[in-house]
Amino acid sequence: MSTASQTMLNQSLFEEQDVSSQLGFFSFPSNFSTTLPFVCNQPLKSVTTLPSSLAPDTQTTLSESSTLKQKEDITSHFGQSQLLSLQRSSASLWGWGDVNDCMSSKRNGENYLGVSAIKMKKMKARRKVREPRFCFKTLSEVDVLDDGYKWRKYGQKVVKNTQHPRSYYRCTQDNCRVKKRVERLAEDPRMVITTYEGRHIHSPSHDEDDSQASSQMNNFFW
DNA sequence: CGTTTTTGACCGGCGC
DNA sequence: GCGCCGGTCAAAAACG
Repeated sequence: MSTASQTMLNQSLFEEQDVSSQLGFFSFPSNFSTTLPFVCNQPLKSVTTLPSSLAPDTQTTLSESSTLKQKEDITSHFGQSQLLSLQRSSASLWGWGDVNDCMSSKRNGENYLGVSAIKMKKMKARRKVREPRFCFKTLSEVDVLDDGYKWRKYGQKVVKNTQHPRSYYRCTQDNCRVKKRVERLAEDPRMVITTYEGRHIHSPSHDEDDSQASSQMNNFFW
């Protein structure tokens, strides 16, 4: 990979990120208390929250310019303890720059044009992109929060030292590779951790019957 | 009968 | 190199 890619990497790691376009429109159950989104497996940069003191119809938008200040505010407001990140997941899996090396090292022989090679190429190509990731935790009875997008479950895994499985979802929209995973916090099973990865290439496709439901929900724009 | 979920297999990265 | 672990695949089952 070239230095241009490295530049991109650095930008994606260290620039403020506007996660509002990724989160879109969220509908939380009326009994949710606090959510605390933060960039996952990256330096803690983009942080915002929904203080429970906000009126239910308040719209909160996370802007690029205000996140650092917000972080300070939130840190002082909620205390540092709640800003612990989920570094325990394997961030190092998503390294850059070694895709071509991997491919060329396997190029000696038959599998360069073989079907398996193509398949491998696909997987590698998918892995090379380090999509923006962020996660947050929510006090919620239900595991999967309604975020306006349609998801298809493609896997479930029991991760070590946890009793609750982690579920893997992919956006059902064609050509949209956004993924999310949902798990319950080991230390507090009442908390749901939702991790998003990637950016939607489309707008949320809410079913058109949400006129009733919104009266029971607290709706937010991120 | 098309779509989604389930679930064991498989794969690659990482630590030892 | 080997085993563990997290993430994904894909066939079968379940669902509506």
